[in-house]
Amino acid sequence: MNTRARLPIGQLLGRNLRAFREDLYRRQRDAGITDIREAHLQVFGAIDWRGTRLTDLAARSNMTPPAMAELVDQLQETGYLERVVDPNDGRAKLVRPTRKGRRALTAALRAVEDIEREYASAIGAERFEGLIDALQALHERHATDGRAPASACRSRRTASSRRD
Amino acid sequence: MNTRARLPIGQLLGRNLRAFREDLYRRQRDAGITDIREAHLQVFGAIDWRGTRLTDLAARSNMTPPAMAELVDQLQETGYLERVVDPNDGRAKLVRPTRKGRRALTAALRAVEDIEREYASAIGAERFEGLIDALQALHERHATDGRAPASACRSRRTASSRRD
DNA sequence: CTCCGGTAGTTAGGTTGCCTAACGATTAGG
DNA sequence: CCTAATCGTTAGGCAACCTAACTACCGGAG
Repeated sequence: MNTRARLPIGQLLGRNLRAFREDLYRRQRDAGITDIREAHLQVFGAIDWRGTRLTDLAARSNMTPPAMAELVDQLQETGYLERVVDPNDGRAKLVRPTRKGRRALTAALRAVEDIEREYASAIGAERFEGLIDALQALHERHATDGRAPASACRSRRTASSRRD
Repeated sequence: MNTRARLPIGQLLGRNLRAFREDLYRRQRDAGITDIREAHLQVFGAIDWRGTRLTDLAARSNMTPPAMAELVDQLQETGYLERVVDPNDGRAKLVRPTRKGRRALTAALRAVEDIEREYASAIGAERFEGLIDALQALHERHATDGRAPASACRSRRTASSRRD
């Protein structure tokens, strides 16, 4: 029914991203986590189990420190995160999930896995594998591309260490 | 250099979408079109050469009529679009690109094609083909999926007629 | 030790990109 | 011709970011 003349890549990325985000958010709600908004999920996607500095969270999520601080503030008020001073650096604070936060975190990770599995079974594991692979290759091309950084206006961020 | 432990699909979609949008926007600026913002590009992506109704524009771009109206207002003020009464329906107006708008439109379409070609040559035509294919399949699954509409909260929109 | 440039985080204030609710104008159907 | 639905607009609001400017702390050079 739906051979609707190939959509351009921008539309495809956009629609699939929106669908993914809504799906993930819905799963969190179904899991009883109702006091967060969609934007908070990206904090969960960037934070390490044992704590992460605010600037790192911001860099990993492609946003500015103040923007990330606001999200963290809210998650702190609702009891998902806490801030502790970094023992190695008095300026820095480690943003760390609380017990409640760790529960939400594992729920989120599991939900993402579920979704990916669902996608794989929907379009075939092989095709899904290729999709991830191509997206990753494209992304790395952007990151390492010397020609035209594409995000010259957004240069600052170059995520340093991934989560462990 | 960059074997950084596979990113989850949400990150991949998000980063690639951002990169694409920035790239497209940059190309428009390079082509001398400097009086529009990124959000306006999606109007160009939804409009038909000979005019489209506001509600259709909104539906195709997944937004509400007032939101789309604002974008159209701005593009009208800057001379890219005009509103004419729909001859077939006195309530409706056709949003139609002006001469200036048609120039911008073709520039945008060309830019998208360029970007897609660049992507294809970056990761290989075959892989790129598979990427588009998988994204489209995934998207259609969401659209036609009876199980869990994923966007129940955003139901209204069901793009009727695609552009010609 | 002390000064000093750089980095971590926060505060204050602004902009963009949407949304909902309510309304007037127009059309279509019984 | 009256009513219900639809097209567009107005008014008002809010989330999710941003930039600029500040304080607090680090780490190295003199």
